[in-house]
Amino acid sequence: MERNTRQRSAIRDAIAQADRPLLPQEVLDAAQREVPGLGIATVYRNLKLLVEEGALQAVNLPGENTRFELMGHQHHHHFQCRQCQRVFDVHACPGDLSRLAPKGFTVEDHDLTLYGRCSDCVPARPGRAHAASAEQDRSAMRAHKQKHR
Amino acid sequence: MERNTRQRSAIRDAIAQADRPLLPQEVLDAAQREVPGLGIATVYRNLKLLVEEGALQAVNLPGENTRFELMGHQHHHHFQCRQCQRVFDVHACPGDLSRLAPKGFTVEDHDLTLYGRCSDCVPARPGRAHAASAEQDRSAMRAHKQKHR
DNA sequence: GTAGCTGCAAATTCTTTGCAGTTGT
DNA sequence: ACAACTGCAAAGAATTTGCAGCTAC
Repeated sequence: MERNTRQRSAIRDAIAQADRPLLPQEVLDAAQREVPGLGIATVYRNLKLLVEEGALQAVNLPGENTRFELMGHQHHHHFQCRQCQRVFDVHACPGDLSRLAPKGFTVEDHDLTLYGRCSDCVPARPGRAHAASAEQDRSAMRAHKQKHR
Repeated sequence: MERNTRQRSAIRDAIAQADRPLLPQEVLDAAQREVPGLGIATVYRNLKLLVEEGALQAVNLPGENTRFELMGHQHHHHFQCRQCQRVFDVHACPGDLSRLAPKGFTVEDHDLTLYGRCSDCVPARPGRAHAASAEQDRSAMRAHKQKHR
């Protein structure tokens, strides 16, 4: 039977209150505000558990680590901002794409990722970057991007 | 100045002779037939080098490790078979998708991945899987999938 | 001759797992 | 009580890097 621990609630809340898919490290940062001693292993264990029980959904973008969001919206896609690296939901879909596949191939599903600038990072001025949430997230991403350098 | 080593040629050839994007480990396996002592670090170093010089193209699919293919076809997409896990090029594109983005967002590009069955793994009979190349690749993928278990 | 390259081993990053102690029910 | 859970540290997998020796040019 599954228990209701402070840690699990904090993790679920962190994701529920975010308006976009979060990285495990971002979940940890957010959840630690409520449970300071929280460890990253517990975050990973709970993310896996919550996905299995259908509460969360894993979001995989090309070349990115897995993010997590609330299960809910069925089929949808994602948009990644090339400036702040954040990922947003896109509740639209191009529809049936089976016509694109090679002959003899059967298409069952598809993944689509759009790239560009989010509304906080307008393309006009590259040096802008003021919106609080965007700036906050950029630092998280900077830390994240240090991998393999 | 860049040199022309046996190792680099073997790596480039391995990718040139494949009909689909290869994982670094698959490149190593193929290139070692020509240069037995070849190490994985050399493969990674050359893949990065060849991408930078424009000879190769990195192929990132959601939740998959980076694969590599010859640069050539500009904008194209990919198809992954859910049975044999192999990835194939799709030389078609749904076209402009900016209409799908939220208001205030600017779309500059997109990535599309189709999922289903390739012509070697017909959906009719799940227990089939005979084609030699498919079987060969499946074992490579099995080894690959051992990660994090 | 020497700068670029290679193989090996060690380091890094992300994720998972073993274990001993803690806690929800 | 006791099984589920947690934090920590160690293990694993993919990728990168330091280094001493090799090799193309």
